[in-house]
Amino acid sequence: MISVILINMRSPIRFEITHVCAQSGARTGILHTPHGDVETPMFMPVGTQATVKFLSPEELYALGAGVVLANTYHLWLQPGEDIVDKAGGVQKFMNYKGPMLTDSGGFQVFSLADARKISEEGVLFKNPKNGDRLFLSPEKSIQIQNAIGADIIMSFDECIPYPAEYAYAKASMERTLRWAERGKNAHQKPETQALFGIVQGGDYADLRHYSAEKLVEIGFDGYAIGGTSVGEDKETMVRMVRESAELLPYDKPRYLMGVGAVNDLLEAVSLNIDMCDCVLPTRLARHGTLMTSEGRISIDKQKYSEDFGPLDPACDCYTCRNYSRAYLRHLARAKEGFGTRLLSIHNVRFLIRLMEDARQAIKEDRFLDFKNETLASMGFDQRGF
RNA sequence: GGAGAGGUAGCGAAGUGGCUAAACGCGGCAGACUGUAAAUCUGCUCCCUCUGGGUUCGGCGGUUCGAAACCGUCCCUCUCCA
Repeated sequence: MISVILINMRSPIRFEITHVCAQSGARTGILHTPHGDVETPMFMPVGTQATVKFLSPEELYALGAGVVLANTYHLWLQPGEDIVDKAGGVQKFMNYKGPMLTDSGGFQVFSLADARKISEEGVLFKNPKNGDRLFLSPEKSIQIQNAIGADIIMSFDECIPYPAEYAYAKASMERTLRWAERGKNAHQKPETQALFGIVQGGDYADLRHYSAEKLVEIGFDGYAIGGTSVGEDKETMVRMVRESAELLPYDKPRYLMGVGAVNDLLEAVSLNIDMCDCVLPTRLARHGTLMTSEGRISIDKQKYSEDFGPLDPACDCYTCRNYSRAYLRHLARAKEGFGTRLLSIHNVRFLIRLMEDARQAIKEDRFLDFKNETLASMGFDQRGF
């Protein structure tokens, strides 16, 4: 009987802290998952529709990608979670051999706010493409995620906008807690899929604290911080993250959802965040903006028309090693898909390498120096703004 | 030589008496983008001393209170016939 309980309680993932930076307190770790081990802190590219736009799995491996995201809401609508299940799970379906994580659909409660209605039971969405009415509950979200089969799945939450009234932020956060518990109770594969809870509470410290404490009481394999990067200023975001994180168990992985700007990532690492995901590198790439060691550049500018040097001389990616700014500018202006691919490769690699460098700096007990130097070289001020 | 169609801002193309400094698209310029309704979106794109002023719709000349729009004439382009 006891052994059964122990087996049932064993998490499919294991988080091992490998070093704590003497200078900053930031930490490195290894996240052991059913699809391999990944080092933290890490950046996770987003592949909403079971593909990181324009990148093949082989390219993702070459970039050093670890965990890749997919999305519950989008795969539920198309092609349907049953098809992903029949394919043998999302990894087999999209031929990605590394670990994966699915977001619960909670972000769509925010991003599709014009076409949805929230109730205690769940969220009624109106499919923006065809008007279909779709009801997503915490149980349904977990059921879909069980079918999709990622290594890490997320509680169904409400990502609220900023600013939000205290009363609304409180009511929403409390409902998200109830949803988290309902989702956990509905989880059918706790031995193979880790479940993370999500801290909410707007920018109110007491709500963030309460949310974190209650989630820990319910008990999850890891804890995420949601509701940031929704329009708030940098200082507020940093505060929200700190207040969310300070009451979380130190030995569990912490995932800051939706963060991918360089300064934000470095700030997150300072606050002992282990995982971050963001669409920013791939979206910026599609729009012709590149993250470089000297800040962002727009590759379509006239000034690059005869610039035959690499995009970022300091970068080790396939694009920077093989193609010139002039060629990338040409492809961008000609709207060639290959150009989008090359730019996506660079931006994703840039953030993955940023985190590799951050880990190295932590291991060498000089993360603070690394952070300040990196921010200065990219044109951010001392505080990272 | 004859018949017809047409010449509008960088390009394409609406407009055929006042609401037109002139729709719309492309191109160009600038900006945005953070758990992806996003290879997207927003603004600007004749000139200037710019919450106002000045010159525009092939050229010139008319009609009219008023013309890109109507009339005359010239130039140019395209199609068909000889």
